[in-house]
Amino acid sequence: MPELPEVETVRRTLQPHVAGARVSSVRLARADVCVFEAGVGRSGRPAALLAGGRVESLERAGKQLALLAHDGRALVVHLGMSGSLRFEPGPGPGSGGEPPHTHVVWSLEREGAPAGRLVFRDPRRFGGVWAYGSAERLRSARWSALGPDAITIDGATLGARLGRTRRWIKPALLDQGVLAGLGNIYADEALFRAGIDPRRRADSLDAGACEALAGAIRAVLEEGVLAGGASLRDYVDGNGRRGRSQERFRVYGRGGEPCVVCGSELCSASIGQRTTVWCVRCQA
DNA sequence: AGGATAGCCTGCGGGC
DNA sequence: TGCCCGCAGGCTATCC
Repeated sequence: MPELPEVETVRRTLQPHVAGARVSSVRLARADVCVFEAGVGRSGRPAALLAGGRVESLERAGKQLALLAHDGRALVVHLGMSGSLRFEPGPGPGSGGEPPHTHVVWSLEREGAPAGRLVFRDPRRFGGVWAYGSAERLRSARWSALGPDAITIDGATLGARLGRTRRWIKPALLDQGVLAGLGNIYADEALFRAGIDPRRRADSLDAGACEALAGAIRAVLEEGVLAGGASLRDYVDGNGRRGRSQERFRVYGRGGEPCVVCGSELCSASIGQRTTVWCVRCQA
């Protein structure tokens, strides 16, 4: 569920707590949520998970969030479906211990004093943590497979990407190698705003349609970020707060309800194995 | 090699 | 009340 606006909101809310902090220790409660690049972790998994390092910055590419250490070490945290990455002040869990599905905990300090914890939880474990020896390795081995970031996509770039595939537009938009950051929710919202049928062939969009679609993608994502992300089920930001973007959805989750533009009943069907909601009249 | 498909995993809501 | 089933969905592996 966390798509680009949710991940960007997590990045922004974590930044002041985490950037500049030193990782005093790392607790890995569930090792199989972590993947270590070959050679990384030879000197211990905590070290690969930034133990002893200082967090320099948090970066985002599509739906992926990276913690970059001052010495070059790099981690990617992917929230998958149900993951959360939160900052929690204080030294540790209160009575009752750690909540379930707490997989990784980074203890932070500033100027030698404890400064809270960064906590990764993920009940369904579609997400995870990937460790790289350097930010360059992260980019070349992982982020190079991603398409351009969706929040800054322009019509010409989008058209070039879509022109290479004969798939339906909806599955193409969900392919992170085509465009990075859209998930099922914002893909439906963008197609609705652009007035494009989700079953239209990706390579059938002309320049005008690509321009309209790129603009719609940027608009829904920017509005999502402004609303602090969408809180469906588990999502919370880096401070544990819920977002409001879900209140703005025009088609997602509204199958059978009237179209907000023309009033006709919204259609819901599985397209590319994903539930898709659209207006057959507005998206011709 | 692009594209379709299965599988991963847990929580929750609906139906009986 | 309680159980079972289906669904949710990002991504990887696998097959065609």
